[in-house]
Amino acid sequence: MEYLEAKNKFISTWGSLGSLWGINKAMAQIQALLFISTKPLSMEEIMEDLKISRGNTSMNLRQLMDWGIVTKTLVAGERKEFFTTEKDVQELARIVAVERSRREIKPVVKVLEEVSTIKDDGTAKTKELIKQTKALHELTETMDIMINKLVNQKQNWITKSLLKLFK
Amino acid sequence: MEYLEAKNKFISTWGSLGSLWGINKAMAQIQALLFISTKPLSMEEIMEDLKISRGNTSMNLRQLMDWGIVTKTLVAGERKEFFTTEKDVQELARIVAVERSRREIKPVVKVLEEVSTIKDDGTAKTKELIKQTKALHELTETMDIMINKLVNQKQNWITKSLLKLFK
DNA sequence: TTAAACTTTCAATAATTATTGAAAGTTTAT
DNA sequence: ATAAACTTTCAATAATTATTGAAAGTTTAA
Repeated sequence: MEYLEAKNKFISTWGSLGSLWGINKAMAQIQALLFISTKPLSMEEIMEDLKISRGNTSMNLRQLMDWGIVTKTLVAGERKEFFTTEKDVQELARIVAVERSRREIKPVVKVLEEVSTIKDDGTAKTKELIKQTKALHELTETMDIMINKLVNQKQNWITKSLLKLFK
Repeated sequence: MEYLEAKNKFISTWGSLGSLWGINKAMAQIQALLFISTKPLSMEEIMEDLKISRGNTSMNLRQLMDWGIVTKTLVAGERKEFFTTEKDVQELARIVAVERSRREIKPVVKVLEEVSTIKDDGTAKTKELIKQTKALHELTETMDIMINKLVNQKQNWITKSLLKLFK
């Protein structure tokens, strides 16, 4: 496999995997491109490489910056803006995990909490609703705590966690 | 909050959370409905309750069965089919984790493996591609191993894992 | 074996989500 | 102050994904 084939394969696979880490295709592809680039890239270069429009590139870069995955860098003597992504995979994974927890898990935990504390009117269906949402609330909260705990170990968190789990 | 409001809130929240566990809205809503039901439900009841078509219900029930989350149950003296979902949240989480690993993570690990083993032609960009995809390959594989390890503890896996991590 | 009761399939359509491109906005150099 | 270089915004459009509903298929009871 040649460089170009490998590069395209990587970008498209990573792009379609977007759903797994909760971002859209273009966002994931831009990040993938920056991830294997040897230097900061301009909007121009990104749009040309991925064959996407200027508007699309601009919007998705902005979202990547909102996630804290991509940053603007100044290149000496250049007017336009250049972009780089976090290059350390573990740090990348940390950021994604924390963001998803904040954006998606925490709001759900809140709703489950609300629903699971409605007044028990004594009917079987209310009892079941309370019981099941309570269980789900506990599970979701535990998982969220787990993720945040894992991820706050900073240095080498994945390896450390794996070791602990294997014991 | 009354039963009906709580029920609807639960179903719609769980539905929109579908993306987090990688299934579509109708699928998640059907599962949610079954999850808080005190008895097995027929297709008829599901379509009426969620206001979705027969075809949609049929297809999504099938998918839920493919995932191993929902099962057909026979109800004595009834001709039509009835459905139930796994009621234990921990078992539910296990099934979802294992399925996502199989369906999404493993194929990506394979591509990363392929890409990261291309021939090093000595150029900087090839070196960077190899280095970064190798790191991603390792990370993804480690996480996949972690998930499968966690999840195979069967009984009370979440609590057990949490304890280990806190030590 | 037939017909009623039920489920599945799938082409058509609707709903949602992503993308474009050009106009408006901003920054910088002179 | 102005114009060139660049970025952002957003209404229009395209692409994707979900949903419908009716026809075809299956099962069961008599």
